[in-house]
Amino acid sequence: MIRRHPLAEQAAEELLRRIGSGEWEVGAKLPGETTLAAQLGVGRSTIREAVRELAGRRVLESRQGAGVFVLALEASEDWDKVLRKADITDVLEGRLAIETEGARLAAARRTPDDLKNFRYTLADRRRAAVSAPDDWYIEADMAFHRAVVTAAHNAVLTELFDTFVPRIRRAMVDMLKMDEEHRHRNDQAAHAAIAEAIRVKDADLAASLAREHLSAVRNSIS
Amino acid sequence: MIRRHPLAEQAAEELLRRIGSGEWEVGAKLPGETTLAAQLGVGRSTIREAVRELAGRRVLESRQGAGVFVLALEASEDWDKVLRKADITDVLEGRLAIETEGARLAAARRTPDDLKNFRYTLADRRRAAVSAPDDWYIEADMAFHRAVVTAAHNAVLTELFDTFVPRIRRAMVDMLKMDEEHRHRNDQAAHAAIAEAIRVKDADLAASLAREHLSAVRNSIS
DNA sequence: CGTATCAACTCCTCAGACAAGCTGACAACC
DNA sequence: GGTTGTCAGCTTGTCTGAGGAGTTGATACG
Repeated sequence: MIRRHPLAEQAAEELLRRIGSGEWEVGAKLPGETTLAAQLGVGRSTIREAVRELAGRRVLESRQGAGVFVLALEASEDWDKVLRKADITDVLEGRLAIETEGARLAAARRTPDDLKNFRYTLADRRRAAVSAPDDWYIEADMAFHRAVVTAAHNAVLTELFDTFVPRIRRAMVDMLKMDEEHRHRNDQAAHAAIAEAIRVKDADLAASLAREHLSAVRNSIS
Repeated sequence: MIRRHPLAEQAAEELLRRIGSGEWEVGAKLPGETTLAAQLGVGRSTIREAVRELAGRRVLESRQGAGVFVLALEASEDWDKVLRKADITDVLEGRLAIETEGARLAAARRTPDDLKNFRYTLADRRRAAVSAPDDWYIEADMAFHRAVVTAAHNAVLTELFDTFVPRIRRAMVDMLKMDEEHRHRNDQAAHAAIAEAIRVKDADLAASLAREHLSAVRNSIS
């Protein structure tokens, strides 16, 4: 089944191509709507919709009375898309980088609230590991790992983790299907050990435990 | 009433708000253009531009003859924006996470081409450290660090690093202005040590050297 | 030289018309 | 009964013409 793209989308792609090819610098002004419409052989409203689409992607900006200006030479990478296309091992190694550093910082910065959060999410995870459906268990597992990263009190690391979550979730679904002996469900102790290392503020131990656990997860997939 | 934003943008914001509030599920079909136009009290072409903008942000998708459908409940986080708003220390800690893990993996996976890349970028950096203007020096420094991450042969880590680059570049400009004694320019040895650790495949050493260097950079700012 | 005015240009919004595509209902057929 | 064909009524897609509103730079004036 072929899907023909609307003219407006084609026009947006064409503009993006021209911008990327260096026809206009960043900050440069594009020709007027009527001129562009004539150049591409489409109506004015079509050009307007193409510009709107690129404005939504932060490539163009239109200012009434002044013109349409270039904000960036290409669409900023859509991270959801990058993660969807990437090898799952690459994604898990990225997660490993975020989470080991998160565990290390958490050991230095965790608050009493963070520790309480560990207790709750660990208990949830223990219950879910026994007999809950896969998706419940995955949510409980992710909630604990997120608690670790949150305890680092670093907005960038937290955002990074949240960006990775959907992709990791899907990978875990596949992983659990192949994991007949429920090895993953049985490593509750490894999770508790990470939380304990953070509690006693042993940064190196917390980091290496996190690394160990996540390396095991990565190796179980590839 | 002062309208700072065009109607089409306001309409897009309103739709985004409604979607985020749960008025429509993912995959649900929005009311027709004419209905929406009447609801928001604007013309049909205005609604079309609003929809087009949200389509550019991967929130909506319109199919001719069928309708407009919800792809996601909110705009995917724009990472450039997140990094611009974030504390610079948070950003540098994110970079530290990426780069220490990158150095560790590089020690295991570096190819002869990677080593050649280290030699070139290190030599550039040494020359630039002596007397080049700040922006030249910064480019040379970033080129070496990027070479390290590239040697990890992990697409996700490389993309992450590239996302961070613009924000880090700006921070370095400020840092160098305050760095009267050119301490940063004088740590060529630290960079060479990282490259050497990767060359001899000492993963732990490479990681800890990278951590040490980047911690120093972070501390010099805060 | 500094300022005010203004004309030409730009994007913004609306309305109307028709084309193109999808969907579900219904009739015809096997 | 189950399948297929047809079609009316919906949807989005595109174009055009008109007028509104904001910006910019040239020009005239004090």
